[in-house]
Amino acid sequence: MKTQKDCTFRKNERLCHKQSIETLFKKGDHVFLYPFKLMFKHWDIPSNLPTQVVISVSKRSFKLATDRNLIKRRLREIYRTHKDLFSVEHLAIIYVAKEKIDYNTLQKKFVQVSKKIQ
RNA sequence: AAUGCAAAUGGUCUUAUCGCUGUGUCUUGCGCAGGCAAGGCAGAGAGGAAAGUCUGGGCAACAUAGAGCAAUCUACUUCCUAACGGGAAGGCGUGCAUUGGGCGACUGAGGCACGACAGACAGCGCAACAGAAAAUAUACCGCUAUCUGUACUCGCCUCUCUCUAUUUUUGGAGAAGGGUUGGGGAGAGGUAGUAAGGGUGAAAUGGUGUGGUAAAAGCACACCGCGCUUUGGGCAACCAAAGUGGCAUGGCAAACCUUAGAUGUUGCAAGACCAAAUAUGCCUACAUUGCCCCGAAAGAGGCAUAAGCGUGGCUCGCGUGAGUAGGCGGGUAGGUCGCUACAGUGUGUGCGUGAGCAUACACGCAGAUAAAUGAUAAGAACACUCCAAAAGUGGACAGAACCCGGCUUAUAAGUUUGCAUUUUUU
RNA sequence: UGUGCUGUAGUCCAAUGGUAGGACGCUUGAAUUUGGCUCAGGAGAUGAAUGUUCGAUUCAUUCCAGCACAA
Repeated sequence: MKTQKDCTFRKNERLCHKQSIETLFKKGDHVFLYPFKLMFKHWDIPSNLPTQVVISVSKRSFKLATDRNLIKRRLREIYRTHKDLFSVEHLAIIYVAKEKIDYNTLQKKFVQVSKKIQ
């Protein structure tokens, strides 16, 4: 059962370090399931630190900043509620689709992707 | 009334749960401390354009005696403003439709819309094609007068031939040829007068009417338009009236240019501060095996390996192997400040035609940094499904990134105004 | 976020304000047994809108698209 503490999304759960992002994209593994593409990197040494996440929506697919913000906020909300499905060091969630998808279907797809990683 | 177009206005609200970012406050933990972390409570959290980056400033760093040139920008007038290429009011012009005056050229009135609206007798350029001619006022065609006078023609003179009348001289008629300083004269040429006409072009050297003339022409007159002068009105742009000039030198300056005015450069990735790891420089202290070279010394460089360390169960082997510690300096990753309290917002009053200005009271209203404003649920208002109810569906353009003033562009429903069309009634 | 630059046929480039041109490509025909080469034709464009001008690829303004630079 999820407690309130499990559904947070604080600063230390976001991947902000530039060099870590570069290594993630160069050396990390990836899984594809429409409309997502996930890049991830497993722990070198097991630790209790939280998983760090990047969420990305391409400017080529969505020209308007409003649309990009909306999708990123939905993805962040989904990750927040389902983050116990992942236990990796770094994770990048890239949104590949060219059109907006509503919240509930996104949620279903996201659960499917998370099973693929494990 | 409906529909369409254009402009202005407008830019939904409330509650709950979970979550995110700041602020204030309290508690706990860590730390000598500055503070850091976690949690509780309170309260806040995208726009009218946040957009385009077209402009004007603030702010910051650098530069800077003063002046000039160059470059770029602006351009009716007067105001507003911190400033502006923005805005207000006024002037003038253009277009549209309406309605008047005049034979006509043309012109009056109010309405709506638009205007980068200084200067083209300072200079220097440009105008394809067409057209006689494209900027100089003339050439060309044409028109008129006059002169020359060819072909031709009408006359006159002379000679020859034929016919005819007559005795002859001679007369008459006809034909052909020659002459002519007679008249007319197509076409042609010269001189003079003209610019009415030339219909092409985007643009053609004032226009309409009358007189006038050989033909014409502002040549003259009347009117219209235009220029100049004076007077009056207006802060000014400019306007009105009177007089006068016979028209006196078009267009393009979003061609160069002239005149007047303005502009130092770069932009918060500006700039200021703190500062790990690694490397290097300097200083201090301690340590420093051997050999070679340089040196007076301090010391500097090279070669070798002992101890030690790594690999490995151990030995050999291989790699490493002369410095260590502390401090200072610039400074990278990263962080902090700059950063949101002011040309601030709302309401009222006064002044001003207006843009605005003054003043009183109240309010505190985002501050992120791979970048917060989301998700779910319920309800209200609005719109649509011809009307009502129920039920269902729907929400335009669009996301702060140092901050303000403008401009431009995008924009659903509703509301207001204007225009057009259709229908109905009077 | 800021600062600059560029838009011409399918592609690469030209063009003093005066009929938008060239090369390659495409296409039609000729020639060839057929294809290529060759020869003769043809189609095809100024990013969009508004303005200045008699007349805009060119001048001006506003949009649209693309590119570059600045940690």
